[in-house]
Amino acid sequence: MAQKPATLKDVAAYANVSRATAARALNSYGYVGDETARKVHEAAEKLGYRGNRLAQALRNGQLPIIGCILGDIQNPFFARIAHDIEVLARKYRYNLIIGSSEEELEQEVSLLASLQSLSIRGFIVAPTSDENNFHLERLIEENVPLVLIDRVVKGIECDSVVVDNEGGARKAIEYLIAMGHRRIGLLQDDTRIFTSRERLSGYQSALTAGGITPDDRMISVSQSTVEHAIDATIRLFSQKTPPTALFTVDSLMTQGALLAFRAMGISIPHDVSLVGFDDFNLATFTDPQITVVAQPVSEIGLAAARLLFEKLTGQSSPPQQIRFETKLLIRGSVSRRPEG
Amino acid sequence: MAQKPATLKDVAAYANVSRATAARALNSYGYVGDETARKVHEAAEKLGYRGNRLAQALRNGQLPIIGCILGDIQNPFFARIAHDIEVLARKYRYNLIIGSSEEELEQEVSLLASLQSLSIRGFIVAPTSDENNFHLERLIEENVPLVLIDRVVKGIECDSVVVDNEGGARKAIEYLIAMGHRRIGLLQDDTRIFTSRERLSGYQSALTAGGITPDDRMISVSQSTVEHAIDATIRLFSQKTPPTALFTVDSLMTQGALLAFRAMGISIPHDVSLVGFDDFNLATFTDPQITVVAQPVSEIGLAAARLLFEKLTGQSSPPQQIRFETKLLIRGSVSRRPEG
DNA sequence: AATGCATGTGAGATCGATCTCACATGGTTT
DNA sequence: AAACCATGTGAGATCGATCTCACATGCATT
Repeated sequence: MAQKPATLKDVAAYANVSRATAARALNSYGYVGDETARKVHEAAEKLGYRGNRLAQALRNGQLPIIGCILGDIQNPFFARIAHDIEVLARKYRYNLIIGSSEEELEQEVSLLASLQSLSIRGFIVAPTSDENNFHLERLIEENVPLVLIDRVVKGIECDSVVVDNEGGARKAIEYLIAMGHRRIGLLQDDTRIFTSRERLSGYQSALTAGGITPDDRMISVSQSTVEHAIDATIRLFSQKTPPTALFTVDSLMTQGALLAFRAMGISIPHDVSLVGFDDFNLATFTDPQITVVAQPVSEIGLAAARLLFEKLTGQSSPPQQIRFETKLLIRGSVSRRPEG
Repeated sequence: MAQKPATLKDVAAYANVSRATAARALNSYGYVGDETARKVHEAAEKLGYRGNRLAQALRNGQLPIIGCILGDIQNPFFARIAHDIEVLARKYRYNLIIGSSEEELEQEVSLLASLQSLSIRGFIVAPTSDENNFHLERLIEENVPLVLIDRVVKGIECDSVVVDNEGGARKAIEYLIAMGHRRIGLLQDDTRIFTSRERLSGYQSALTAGGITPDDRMISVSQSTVEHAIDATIRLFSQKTPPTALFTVDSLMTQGALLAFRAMGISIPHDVSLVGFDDFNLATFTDPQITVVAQPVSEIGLAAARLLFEKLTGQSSPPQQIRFETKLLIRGSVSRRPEG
């Protein structure tokens, strides 16, 4: 039958000392006699005592768990980050709670509230929205360690880890322009999302710098799923004068575009050139392989977790904003456009 | 400054009642006067009261969190499952803690212990090892709801959700035999792992049934990562008389094999035929598309979560073993082998 | 002899929510 | 009038770990 796990009281009783003394012996603080300490440890061993982390947390006001609110764990980008955070957390004897906001502000807020009522102090969040971030503001006010990841939010002063989205997008577009393209399409998701906005802005500034006037007909918007991206790509390439090149803002949309092109009988890079943001393992399996703007994924989660644990272990440095560079990985999905 | 969140005591004081009455009003049990109840709710509202879930859990002995111990969240198979569980958990106002065992028994054990000391009751585990599962036995003895996923373990009587690995493997091999192949390679991971063992057994029984004697030189073992699978594939195909077809036991190994073949200049399906276990989005992006044994991934996590919540909500039905069928998706990576 | 101090130990309070129990009311039944 | 009950409320215990405080010792100072 289910015998309850041993409590400190049990250990104390077994060792014939008070709870206070048992606690002192096990946590080694204050004065404890050698012999007493031995007895207590023996008793703890014998009874298989493991402290109740819940009671400890209630007492000292925080639970050694990291709350991690991401867009979606199924996105390999976030899965990788979650994995890296978990590995580091384990070193600090923290656990990891993962929640998906599914890009809904409301869900992000309620998830956060629910975690806060668990006395969790320490969050890594990929914020959905750029506005109405009262929940994040409150965290800051209450001095709860918070690291924003992948996206920053105006008005929130805290640690963050993002990549140079604008620069990455600019590199991609400059490359396409250099290869002779002028009608360059953009497949992006909701501009509510920070990364999408920044990548759009890089796209526009590179076009302008290249003497090309941005044209709304070259831009298609969809949710960030493969299915929605297929539709958006088809819409974009069903125009009378479709783009000769396409830039997609994340890997799911890149996959959608690939499928759409296949369905439409459009061949890469012969009929159209393609550059995607975010490298993904599929990109090197296709023929031709896909040229992408790569983010240092392995460093993002690690950096975020490091920042968080700095704060959690009491170092109160001013907020750090880490921004990683991106890299254009030229593979085979872009062809030179004959002039004219 | 960090003003502490309001406690029940604060609410009670604000409403001029005792803690007990406030609790009764907020949780609506026992007798409470209408007017009193109104006052309490008003006070709770005004102070932004949210129960401390930690204290609640300490009191009633369980925390509304599901512990989920998987091999690795980065494996899309597990990522999908984790996502599905989280969605269902949210409905029940549970959170989800994810831990990776990284296929180490020791890590699985310590993770579980750490979660148990959080008074978590309710686990979904993909057990690493077939033996020494004392930690799981203890859960059962203590009546802690437990659902095994992807793998079952002998001697542990509890709910489980797995797929028909042996049958799936058999289908794949039978298909290859029907296409005229006789030297059929197997790329598998550690036989400590349940799925690997079952798939091996399906491979062997199909061969035998087809009049082919299993040959150890046709089998290569590696860890389940793309990198290790590349090496293992190269080893397998560097023999004097290499296989004419290959069966890989999971999607990461299928990817490794693809990369190895490319590096070795081996073309699919001309030089070698390939069937993988577990469908993955990349499989339809390659040329040719990869023939796979597909598992109903979307149902696995859901079924597991459902079983778990049945137990958590007090229904004490006998342990259910759910086993899903697999499906051979014939695409283009297998060619008919000329007789002789 | 009186004081100081280092060393050990236990009783009880605390964290926040909840539950049991006892104690009030006022009204209804015998 | 006595007994009973439905209704409403508060005091205090409980969950388990930890911390403060008070109280012992015994030894070393003045």
